[in-house]
Amino acid sequence: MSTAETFGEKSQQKRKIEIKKITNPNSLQVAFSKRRCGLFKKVNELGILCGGEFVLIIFSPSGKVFSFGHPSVDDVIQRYLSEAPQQTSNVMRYIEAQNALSGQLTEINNRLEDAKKQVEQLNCLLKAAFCQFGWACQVEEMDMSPLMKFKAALDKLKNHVTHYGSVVAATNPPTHQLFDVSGGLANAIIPFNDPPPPPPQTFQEQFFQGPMM
Amino acid sequence: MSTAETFGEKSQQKRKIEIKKITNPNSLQVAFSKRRCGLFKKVNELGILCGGEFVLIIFSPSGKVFSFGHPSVDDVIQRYLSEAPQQTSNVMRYIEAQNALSGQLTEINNRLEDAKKQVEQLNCLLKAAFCQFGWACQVEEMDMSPLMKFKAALDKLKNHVTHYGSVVAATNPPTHQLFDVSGGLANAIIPFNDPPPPPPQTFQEQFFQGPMM
DNA sequence: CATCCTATTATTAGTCC
DNA sequence: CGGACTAATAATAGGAT
Repeated sequence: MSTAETFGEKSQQKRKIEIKKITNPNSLQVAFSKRRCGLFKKVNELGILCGGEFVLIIFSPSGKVFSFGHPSVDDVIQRYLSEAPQQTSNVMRYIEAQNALSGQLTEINNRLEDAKKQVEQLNCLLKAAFCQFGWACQVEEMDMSPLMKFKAALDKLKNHVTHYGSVVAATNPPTHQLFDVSGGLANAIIPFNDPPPPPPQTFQEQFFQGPMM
Repeated sequence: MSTAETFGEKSQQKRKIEIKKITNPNSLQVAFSKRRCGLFKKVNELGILCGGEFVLIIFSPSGKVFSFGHPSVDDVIQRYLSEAPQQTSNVMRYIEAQNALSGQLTEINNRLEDAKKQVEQLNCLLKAAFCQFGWACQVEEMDMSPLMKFKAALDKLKNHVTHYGSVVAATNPPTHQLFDVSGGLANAIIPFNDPPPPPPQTFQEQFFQGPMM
């Protein structure tokens, strides 16, 4: 009786609704809230009753996110992604792209180690050259860069060598080289793909601009 | 009437069930199947009625996966992962770790470039040293490695220098060096964090085991 | 937004096929 | 596993707070 009084006869025809987009914003919000709660309740019941893993993620029309999963949202997502390798999903492609970086990193690290070893060997050679021939020449400016120091030392030594250059030249013709120093050494030691561009004719000018012997 | 005949009076007391793990395997399977269908139906209705994005993933007790999402399972997963940066989820930590690799790759690539430049400079120095002094000594084996070739050349040259070593020594005492060649050059040119371990006392033995002048 | 209330509809436990 | 059937139960539309 109270029911009849409360509702009257005007809008009690049917309470069944069509499954189509709700246009009224207020009704939509109410329906979303109610159905969302019911959905989470039911998925939770399913998890308790049957013990399977599950995850439910819902974005509200306004952009808010509601998520629920057992044992956890991320655990189930990870399991889903790991067990769906056949589909080239965006997520999998993204993760695979990142994995490719790991391989690149390993490879390039190895190349860095190689390069460091080459630098070390070359430095040892330079040290050997210095110490073998006592190129402890007097260089005026002590705050020069190592390269400039080396150039100055070579310039100094050049003057000394000039004194007995004829003796060396008599034994070893300077214009003749049994092995290719300019190109062979660098290319053999350095395994890089892009060949460095050192013009064999210009490097002497670059480092030794002074008068040559 | 037909109802009473069909069911009798034995098991129709209550059809309400407790929400707890179903032990009977058959009942569990039936319940899982029914409730799973109802769940997918309801989540689909919610999507149609309210237009939000959603994803539902369920693993059956036997391990089979059922998933449904709009616009797609992966789209919603990606949106969820991208909009959940605050929680240190396993997935996010995994992806972030992969992203860190990208930065490492860039940095280590720069260091590789640096190392390549250093190698190039050092090779130029060696070339300069060779050409400046005409170290085109006669080396017997032509298929030696560049390093061994260099060592052999130095050995050869050492013999020549022995002839006029006193002249050089008179001008420049071999035991005195105005600038530090062994350490200064290498450290100044090579900006690596981990200093290479070249024992300054042993490199001569390594490259020049023969009798010294 | 969530909740309460109530009539109505939808879901589903139990059972069998 | 899935469907059919049925009765009991749960969910919810609509309105109001």
